[in-house]
Amino acid sequence: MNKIICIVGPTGVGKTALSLALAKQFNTEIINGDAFQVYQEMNILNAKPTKEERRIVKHHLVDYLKISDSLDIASFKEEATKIINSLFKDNKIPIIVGGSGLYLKSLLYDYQLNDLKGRNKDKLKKYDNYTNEEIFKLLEEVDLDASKKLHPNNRKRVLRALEIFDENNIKKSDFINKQNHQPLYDILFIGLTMERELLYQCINNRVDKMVNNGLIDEVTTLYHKYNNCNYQALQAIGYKEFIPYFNNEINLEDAIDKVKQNSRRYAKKQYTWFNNQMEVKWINVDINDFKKCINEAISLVRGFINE
RNA sequence: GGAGAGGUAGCGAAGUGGCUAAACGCGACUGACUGUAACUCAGUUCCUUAGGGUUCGGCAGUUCGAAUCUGCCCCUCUCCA
Repeated sequence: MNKIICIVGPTGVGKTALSLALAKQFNTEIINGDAFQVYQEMNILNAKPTKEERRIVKHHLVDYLKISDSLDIASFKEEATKIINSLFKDNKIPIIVGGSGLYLKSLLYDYQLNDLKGRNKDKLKKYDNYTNEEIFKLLEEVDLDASKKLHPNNRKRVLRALEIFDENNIKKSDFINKQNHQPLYDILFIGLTMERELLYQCINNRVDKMVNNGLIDEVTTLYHKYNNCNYQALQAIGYKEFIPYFNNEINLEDAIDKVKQNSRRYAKKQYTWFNNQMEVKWINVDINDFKKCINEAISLVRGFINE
């Protein structure tokens, strides 16, 4: 099986720095696995690797969508898979870096998204007048197994399960059951971590740094341009918290605090994902000696390559 | 110095004799996750060896029973001097 390196971890631990070091060390390229670094016009708020960094190491799937575009998991998987295969041809080990758990898992496991039709919001409008409980009952009727895995309040997921049945004539539960739930490649998952308290400090500091590097300007430009739009990209942490500030509902300081808080929460949710959804080899980051972590990762990768 | 308001769990805030280890909100923690995922949703949140134990500023009282009533003390805020 072809080998792949996947670097995961919460926001702000240093995934980008590690991926650059590994890509240089093993002469390979990086595929972005982050749902927000794909967008143009956002650079600071999503902590995208710099142009310089991207010049030194080839990065794929960064900066390739417009704000108005919406990224979806199936097309991400399709694009990234093409790149993975072309790197294999060049005898390179792809390095996938990112914090978006579902995107990574769908890419690297046998999620057979192509078998399904894409989402169609308009067709779901017929359920607008139904309560959560009513929708849930409908799902119980067509796909009891799927309903058992969902909470009635989780309207979004209940609707999607219903949509799968409506549009594809297959139950979500059957669709999932026919998959193997195994990785498609020989993957080394390297996770970066540090003590929670410390990570939160790093996250807070990073937000302050973003502000010093022009976050407010970036966000202001976006706001003036896309204020009334409902794009997926505008859900980004680091943007959405400023909307009440632009609307004069909160002051700047509170908006920045909110960005910090949401970033911390995001980090926590990422841990839940990476701790429970994939087999991650964790490396503890020493913020005073990041090289140590790089070396540890390098020796992990060496062992992995020679297996 | 005088007048008033108030001190409840990490924070905000209900509760004004038993149904109260104490609503609700926030925060925090844990978990789920197959086409919006930086989304959406759920659970836990005084301590506990799970038998109980200790709480509503402090102390003392009233009562079968007190966060709730009484007395004194401490602290905070507003207004007047």
